[in-house]
Amino acid sequence: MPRSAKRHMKDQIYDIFLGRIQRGEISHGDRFVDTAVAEEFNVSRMPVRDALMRLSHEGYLDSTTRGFTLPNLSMRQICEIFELRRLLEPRAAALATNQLTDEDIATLTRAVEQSERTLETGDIESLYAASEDIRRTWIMAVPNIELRDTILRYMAQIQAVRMATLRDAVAHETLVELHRDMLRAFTARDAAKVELLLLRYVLAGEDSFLRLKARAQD
Amino acid sequence: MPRSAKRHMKDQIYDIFLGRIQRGEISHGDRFVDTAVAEEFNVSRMPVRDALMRLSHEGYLDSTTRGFTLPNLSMRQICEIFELRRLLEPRAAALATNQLTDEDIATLTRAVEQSERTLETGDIESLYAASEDIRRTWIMAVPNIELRDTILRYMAQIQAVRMATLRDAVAHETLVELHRDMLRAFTARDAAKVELLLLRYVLAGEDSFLRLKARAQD
DNA sequence: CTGCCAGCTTTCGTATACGAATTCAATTGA
DNA sequence: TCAATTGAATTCGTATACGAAAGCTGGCAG
Repeated sequence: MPRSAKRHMKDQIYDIFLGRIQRGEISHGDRFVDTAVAEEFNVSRMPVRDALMRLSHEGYLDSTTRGFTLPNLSMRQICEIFELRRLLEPRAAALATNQLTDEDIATLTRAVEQSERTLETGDIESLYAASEDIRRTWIMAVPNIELRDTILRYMAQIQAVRMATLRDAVAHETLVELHRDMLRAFTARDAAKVELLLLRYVLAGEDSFLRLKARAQD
Repeated sequence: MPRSAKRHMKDQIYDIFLGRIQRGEISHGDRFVDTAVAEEFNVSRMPVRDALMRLSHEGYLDSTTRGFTLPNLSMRQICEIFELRRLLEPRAAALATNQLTDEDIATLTRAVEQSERTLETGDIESLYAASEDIRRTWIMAVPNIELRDTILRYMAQIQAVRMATLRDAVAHETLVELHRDMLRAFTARDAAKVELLLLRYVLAGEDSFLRLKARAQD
């Protein structure tokens, strides 16, 4: 029997898995099979199936003939998503600029401080966490919900790529610098500057990715 | 028993309904209930349910407590989607410019001629059809698949809005003029001009929509 | 005549079952 | 030793069933 549940089981399971995916708690070897997950949750296959199929239709998972796994993005798809990011994120962040609350600014400030500290510690995990905090904060302030959802849809998919690009030492300093500048622009409510910085930010990520890719080919 | 089917029933049903929605064959009063549709296809509820739920998660349908219907877009959502269109479509069309085949150009030429003829006949249905042909042709030539899918995702949703805005007599001449210019720019492979024209095109649609809305409030 | 409550109907979510397709593995043959 | 084939196990898609929740309807009370 399902545990006490106000909302439907399938939605709960969907949320749980989406959260795990977005927080990067799932690695590329993992495989999800409805029957196994169902047993874990003490429900039948059906709600699990609904949740996993929905996630795979949304691109968060890949439906293979042997369970669901994280999707393996092709080089082409990654480049295409970078193009989408260049088109959407600068404008989205600019729109978010005037919506940020004082609390949001405080969150950003803390995250940027955390980001700066990694220059000395070299703690990439911490840099990633800070980077995600910054991103999450401004994205959630984007007033255009359709735009926000569109961005969120592809972000989960390329999250592994972002994690990898943060290991690009060449860009570390540039990245922290950009974080600092973004905070300044957000705080000054300078939407035009935010827009430009976001474009730089995406481009920096793209550069790192291409650099990594080139190095991997050696 | 299901009829002979190579692909899965749920996918076939999904495709059938998606096509109907995209072609505007479904009106706002219609209500779909899995059991009824299942009977129509001679299958059980499950594949129908899968298809309808998928469509509703993708925004093509609204899942009410009493069946699935076309979603009623709020004013806010429509405006938000116009903003997305301004961001994506100019660039997408520019990317498509160099991908158009001679056959595509021929299709565009025919569609634009059809569009021009409506200036005299006043046949709005025909204008809509021509407009859809033009749009479908260049969208299908967009080489960035992620970008293309993102555009297709919201187009089905605001299709009713587009149909309505075409009835805006003020814009009729402007629209045909834009069609003509777009054809010229596509044929000349002038991506920069295409980009600008698409922005104008989206803005013209937005103007028409706002004008209609203002008139409706009287 | 009108508003409210109870039972009925519809619809959905979930459980369970079964056949088909696919993968894995083991045995067999070269 | 290695490849091929066949049988077993896994997993998916679909069918059917049942309980619960959300409208609808009709009767009853004011």
